[in-house]
Amino acid sequence: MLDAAVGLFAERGVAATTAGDIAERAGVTAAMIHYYFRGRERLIDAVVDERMARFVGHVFANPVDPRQGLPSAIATIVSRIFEAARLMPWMPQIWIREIAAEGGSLRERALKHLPMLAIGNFVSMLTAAQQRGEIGPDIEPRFVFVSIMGLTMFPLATQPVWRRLPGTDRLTADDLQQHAAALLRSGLSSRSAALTKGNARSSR
Amino acid sequence: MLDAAVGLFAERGVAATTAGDIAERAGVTAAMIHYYFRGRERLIDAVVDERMARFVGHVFANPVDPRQGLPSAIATIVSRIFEAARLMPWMPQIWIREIAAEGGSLRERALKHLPMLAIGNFVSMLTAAQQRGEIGPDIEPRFVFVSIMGLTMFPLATQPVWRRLPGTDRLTADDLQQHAAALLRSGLSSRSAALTKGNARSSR
Amino acid sequence: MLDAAVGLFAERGVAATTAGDIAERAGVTAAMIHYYFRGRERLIDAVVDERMARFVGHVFANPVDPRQGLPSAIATIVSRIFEAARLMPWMPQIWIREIAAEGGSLRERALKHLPMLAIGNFVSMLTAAQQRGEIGPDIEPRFVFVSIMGLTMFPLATQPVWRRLPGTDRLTADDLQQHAAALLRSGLSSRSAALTKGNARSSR
Amino acid sequence: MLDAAVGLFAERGVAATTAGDIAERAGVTAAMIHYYFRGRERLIDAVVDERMARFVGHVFANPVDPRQGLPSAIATIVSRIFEAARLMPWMPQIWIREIAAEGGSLRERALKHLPMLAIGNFVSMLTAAQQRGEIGPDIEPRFVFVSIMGLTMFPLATQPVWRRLPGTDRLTADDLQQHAAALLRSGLSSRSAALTKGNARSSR
DNA sequence: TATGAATGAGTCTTCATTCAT
DNA sequence: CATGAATGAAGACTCATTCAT
Repeated sequence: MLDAAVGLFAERGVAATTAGDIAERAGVTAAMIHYYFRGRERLIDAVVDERMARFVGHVFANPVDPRQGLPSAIATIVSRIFEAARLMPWMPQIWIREIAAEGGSLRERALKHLPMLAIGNFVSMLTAAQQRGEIGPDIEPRFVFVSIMGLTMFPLATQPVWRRLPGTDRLTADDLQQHAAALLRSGLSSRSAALTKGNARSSR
Repeated sequence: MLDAAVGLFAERGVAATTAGDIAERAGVTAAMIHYYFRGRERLIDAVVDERMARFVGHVFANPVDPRQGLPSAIATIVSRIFEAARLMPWMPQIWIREIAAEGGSLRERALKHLPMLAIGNFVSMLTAAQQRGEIGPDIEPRFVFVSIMGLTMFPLATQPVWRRLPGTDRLTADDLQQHAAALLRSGLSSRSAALTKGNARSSR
Repeated sequence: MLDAAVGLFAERGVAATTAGDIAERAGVTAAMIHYYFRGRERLIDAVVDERMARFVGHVFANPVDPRQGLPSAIATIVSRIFEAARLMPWMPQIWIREIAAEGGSLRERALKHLPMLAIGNFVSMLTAAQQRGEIGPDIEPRFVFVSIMGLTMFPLATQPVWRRLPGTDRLTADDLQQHAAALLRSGLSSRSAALTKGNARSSR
Repeated sequence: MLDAAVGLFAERGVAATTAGDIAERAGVTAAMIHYYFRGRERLIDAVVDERMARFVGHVFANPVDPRQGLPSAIATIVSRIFEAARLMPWMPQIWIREIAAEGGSLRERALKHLPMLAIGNFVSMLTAAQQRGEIGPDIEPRFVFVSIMGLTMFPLATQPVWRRLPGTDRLTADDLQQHAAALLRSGLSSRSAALTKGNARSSR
């Protein structure tokens, strides 16, 4: 039943999924849903706690080792996100609609599972790296995590949209991962920044 | 009435907004909505055609001049997106939920307004630049447009979320724009790629 | 719609009356009930405030004149109750089930309309009369009001039950009123008490 | 299980008590209820037959001896009612709601246990006494039984209501019994009637 | 042009009841 | 004996939509 729910939430969104829909897909009656979960809300809680928390757990499994160097650390995070999305393909869809989007039904519930501490440490790590000159000066460390999400979860969630662009048929999630990793790697690097800054800044 | 609708759609989403909600905010009766628009669906059509199309129009106003060079072209696109979002602040929220997310109520309606041609040209421009060695080899040109969205519209739409992270109070949309532009500029550049590739790739 | 509700509440009780029942009797749809009253609870509130309060108002209309003497005062109260019950025949039934009975749905709502002050004055009047020797010594003034209810509202509410006893076909509400008034008149009087006390007390 | 049912019926009423409620209080599962009683209705039947019938049995135990004189006979009945209510405190609550009130769920079931014959004899006894001039002429013999109920069971059932009146904290069931007995004794007596009739009758 | 009144269809939820174990 | 699992039926409530005025 949780699988049925998670699938439907990914396809249509939480608000558009009735208890009857879930029941039908799970092969039971709507009353069954209430028998088990004592109400729609509690079912949603269960989905968050027993399914979505796993995704977060997978990404933040072992804290990234600070000694491994920034590029490697970021590549690790990216790689874990794609790995988790391979195992739980419904997550990006649910995440973008129900957590990222304003008023998403799961935001409050899901953000409890977000390890604020780990993210805080990551920002500190970035700030330190920037002070050592390893990160370009126009990069804002506090935006890096959002940028990572925007280059990984976001494109994963919007596959059905960009797949409509011509020539995207053969592109895979691996291609996307490689692209995102490359863009972040050199995008954060200070060396390229110095070299490319001149001609671009003017058009802003 | 369209403004009321657009505001509510941004706050709660299309599905969670009843005709009565819109009527109330607009200061009319629910019957009026039907009198004018002949049904909820047609009202939504009107919102897409008369409000959201403007956003697209603003971003793709004049086709980017191919002669201006890639970094400048991208900076122009980024800058236009932020400009449009300043004028139509409801757009990122609606976009992420109703267009980007799977099953979004406005996807089909809104994608009609998307200038596939302009995007196609942009991809061609990138491919050419890559062949000239101006763009890193691990960058996938067909993902660049999605990446731009992920670094602009996406963070704009998720402001309420990342604002919860500590130390983000003073960050503005301008800071975000600068960050996104910088990340894209050096991220796409081929020079940095060469220099940073070695140590990061391994961890994938 | 309030009339339909009041009728059904008298016949079956509040809990056993669905919004659909009321709607049907009123000749509308169940949705109509919610359109007007915004929920079942609010409908019940309306019944209490706009129908049942009238009954209380009728009985306690003008405070009983303390100078008129106790027998007359009680006769007045009894007479008003029967009068009100003639105008609002549904009241005794609703009262006994929804106010008098423990857990009745209307108790809290209805007791707000009960003029505690007037009842308090009535008790004082009785206490004074008892000290003057006008009322029998075994009478408890604080129980007199309850006794009046038990001899008026209660038999009115239970008509369908005692009507089953043989020979009660021809008995009318007027007969009941006369009986109740007589029983209270001589029941409270001190003279009879003195004369009848001896032989009865023993069996207790 | 019957005790659990009887308790809940007194507190909330039959209609408001689900099979699950009874099961929970009895410490068993809802399925057990059906296993033992073969349905909710049969459980209610059992409650009436095995619990409530005892109350009636207690009150009408030995038929009142016709030779003992009317005042004594009535005092006996009153006393038995209070005694039964002391042993089975849930009865008045259930009785007022489910038997006395129109549409009460137990009326039909419970009235079968009512000894119509004994009540008939009691009425005959009263009629004879009235013809002998022992009972006031305005008393209606067929209403006396109802009056007794209205002065005993009714106040017992409505304790929680009249307890709200100021100064009723210390009043006990014994006080109530004494009050009811006194009111009935002198209320039915013909002597007081003669003496008090004059001044009260006018106000009717 | 505008709206109050009204409703059919659909959703969540509860509950008595059944049944395999 | 006893129960967890499952369900059909029914009730409260919401909402898009219609229509007479």
